Amino acid sequence: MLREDVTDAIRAAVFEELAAVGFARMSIEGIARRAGVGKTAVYRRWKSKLSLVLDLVSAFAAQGLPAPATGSLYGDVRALLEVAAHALRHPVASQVIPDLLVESARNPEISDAIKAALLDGQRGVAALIVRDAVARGELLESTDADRALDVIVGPLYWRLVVVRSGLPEGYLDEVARGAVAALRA
Amino acid sequence: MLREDVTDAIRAAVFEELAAVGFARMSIEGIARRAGVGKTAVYRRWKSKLSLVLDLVSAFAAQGLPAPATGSLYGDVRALLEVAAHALRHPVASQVIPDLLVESARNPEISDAIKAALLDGQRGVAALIVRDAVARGELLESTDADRALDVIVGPLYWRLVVVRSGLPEGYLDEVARGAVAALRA
DNA sequence: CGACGACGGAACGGTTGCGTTCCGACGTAA
DNA sequence: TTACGTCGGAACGCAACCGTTCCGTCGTCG
Repeated sequence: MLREDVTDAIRAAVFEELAAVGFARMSIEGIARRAGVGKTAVYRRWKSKLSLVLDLVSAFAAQGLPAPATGSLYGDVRALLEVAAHALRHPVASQVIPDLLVESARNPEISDAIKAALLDGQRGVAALIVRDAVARGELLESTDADRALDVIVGPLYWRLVVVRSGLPEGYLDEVARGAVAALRA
Repeated sequence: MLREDVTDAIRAAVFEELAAVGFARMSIEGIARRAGVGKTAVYRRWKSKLSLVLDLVSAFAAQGLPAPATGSLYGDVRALLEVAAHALRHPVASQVIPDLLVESARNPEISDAIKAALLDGQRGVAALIVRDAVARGELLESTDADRALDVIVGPLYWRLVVVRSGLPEGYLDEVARGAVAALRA
């Protein structure tokens, strides 16, 4: 029987190593070292660096994403932004997510895992938000849910991950208001 | 005297290598191999992988960014989007830029170079667009240029680099219209 | 209590890249 | 023609990591 505390230590070490040096530079020796564990313990569980990361990302996907239903388009958008900002402000996540996204451009397996873990969930939430708003008469039926997601999450991602400047007071409110206006246009 | 054709071959090879394997995995041996050049020729010019990349990025920065002045906010936004989309659709650029952005989170020198080469230019353009629009009465004086840039470029970056789906017909028009509406809100 | 299996640790041979040092060939400028 | 400097190429010793194998130890089942 594999010891679960060792498994957990390895999983945690992978996250830390991923954040510290990135997928490309990450080594199994480094993971074992950080976890305070023998290399054998790692190889006994996973056959490669890739399967280790795929396993972690998939576990993340299983969590699912709560769909906001506040009763108004603005409320839903604002709630989605809140969740996204919360995730992207975690120092580990804000390092790991873009790193894996870049890697996924070169590795179809990572790409699939990321899509399933993050993007598909967000697409689904966006689709629900748009559907409800259309039912309420807040948006036209022709509104494209994917473009809605772009308009809602894009500015936040750009600021937090690309430009890497902070979130000023009231920024999420402004972006939410702007996104609603953009979708109505 | 260093031969210029050799220098150019190395520069080109760095770009290709950067796009193919990313900064983290890129090696000087690999660059020399790709350029069809001895390792010595590389070390005679640059002292490390980092200085090689910094040199290239800085050269890119020197180009500058044309500031649109179409006479309307929508026209300016649309023009800025056109330039950005053109850059991000180049397969090399769409691979290299996010890669260096991720790397810049770990390396202040890369971060500074990227800021100077890309972000500062875009911030300046956004500031000009906002200033003109305010003068025309299209926007309030209180409009924040940085947030404007987020709203304009964010959705495009999200779609082209993060989600990596294509640009549907008329997408740039819609985003431009949406961004203008968002800024007015 | 005895057998089993996972544990950390050390070592294996092999690969890759580092940064440096030589070499002989070539081209150019004095 | 001679002298110099760059060229590509090969080799250097060094370091890191690969994936595997073999230990002796320890905890847990049966």
